[in-house]
Amino acid sequence: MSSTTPKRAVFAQFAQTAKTLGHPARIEIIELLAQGERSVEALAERADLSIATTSQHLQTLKRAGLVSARRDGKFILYSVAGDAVMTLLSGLRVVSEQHNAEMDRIVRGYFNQRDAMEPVSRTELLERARSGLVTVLDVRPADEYAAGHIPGANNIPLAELEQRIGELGRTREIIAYCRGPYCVYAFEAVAALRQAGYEARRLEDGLPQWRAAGLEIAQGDRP
Amino acid sequence: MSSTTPKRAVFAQFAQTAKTLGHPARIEIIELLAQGERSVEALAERADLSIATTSQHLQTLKRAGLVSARRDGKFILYSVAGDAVMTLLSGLRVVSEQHNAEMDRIVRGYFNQRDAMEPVSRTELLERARSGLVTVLDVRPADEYAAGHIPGANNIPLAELEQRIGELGRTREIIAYCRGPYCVYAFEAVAALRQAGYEARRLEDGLPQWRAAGLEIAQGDRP
DNA sequence: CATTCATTCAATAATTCTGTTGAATGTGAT
DNA sequence: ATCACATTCAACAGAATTATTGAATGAATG
Repeated sequence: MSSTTPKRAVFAQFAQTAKTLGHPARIEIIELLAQGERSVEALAERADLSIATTSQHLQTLKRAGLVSARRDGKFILYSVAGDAVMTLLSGLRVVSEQHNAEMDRIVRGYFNQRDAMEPVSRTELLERARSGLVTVLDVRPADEYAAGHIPGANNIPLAELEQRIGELGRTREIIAYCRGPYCVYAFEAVAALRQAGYEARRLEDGLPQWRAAGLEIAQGDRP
Repeated sequence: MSSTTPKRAVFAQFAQTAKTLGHPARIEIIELLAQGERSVEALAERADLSIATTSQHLQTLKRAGLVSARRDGKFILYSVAGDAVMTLLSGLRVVSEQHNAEMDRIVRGYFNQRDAMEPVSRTELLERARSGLVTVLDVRPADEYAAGHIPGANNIPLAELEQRIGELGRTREIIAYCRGPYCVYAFEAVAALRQAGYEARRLEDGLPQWRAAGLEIAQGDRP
């Protein structure tokens, strides 16, 4: 009764899936795809990778069934293969957070303002936004903002924040958000805003979680 | 505003955690540890690895914060670092199942009796066991059985099943269980029992899930 | 039908991972 | 102290992964 062959095969499959997530670039690609489908070129630019490298990572991800692809004219648009993939990524995040002392060191070491880390929950944001107490700031690139954003949110991509910081009023607290809990744009925006003397925190989640919670989404390039 | 350094660092951490799960032996080790703490030697034997190799995998797992260790006399006992790790593993399983066509091929190809795959849920097992309609069979090694099992379950380790198959009555359906949904002992037991003319299915989950659901656990080497 | 362009493939060198071997560490027992 | 033993460490060869380069597909456009 050789139990070893199929047992090993099953474990090998799990390991293969895990291995596929075992490269920073592939994690970043999935995080980007969580926003919506993207072409190879678009992904390469955003993740700062060469086209060929990006394509190869996408092949790897596709082989493991983590992303799917469809052709649209000249482009091949990739997207996340299903919610289970995001759940898996979230599991990775939780474990990395909980167990990896290194993680704390990195995150805290970079933004050494302790309370800049205190996130605002979705419900808190909703309450305070309704009461007009806060300014909601979407720091993602303009096209992602246009594709869907939190109603009422202003958009200043992180890259432009330094120049355009004057557009923001100083009276209300600013709550920045991005793609997800570990999309660092929000972290960096909060750091920059605080440095400039603003009161700022980040939203605990990002737009994908907002969408997943069934909350309203606005579209277009204006709040 | 060099956003790349800390962003990359965070992704690198996630990737590191994923990479740690990217080896079949380490997955198997975690699956074994899900049963309870084990010494290096015990793990090496069960996973059919050399002591040194096992130790190194354990170091890797510990470095990533997936397992923890404590000394007990001469032995060092390892255990899973927390529930989040099992959640992550479960996420891996779901994704591998859903997206990996390979997985189906392996599992179905090996046990080509289609309905042998139909699992019994925990609630169904409870109902039918209370009514005395089924025999519950724990096919894990005797020591794991002694450490904790479903109340009323008989224990015949898979290795002894062929010789001891006569101990089982033919009148009632047999429901076999093991460590978890992908612990293959249960699969193999069902296959063997059916081949011998028994009516048999497997429990959907294993003992860790039973325990996690807060259900009663019996101890000792008797039902 | 030829051209353009997004994507993929193939081949390479650099790096990283794995398993084995044998020695080293540290604990409990004699 | 010395011994036995569980575990870890160190060093090595073999295997796998990665980014880069340049060529090859394959669909759309004129």
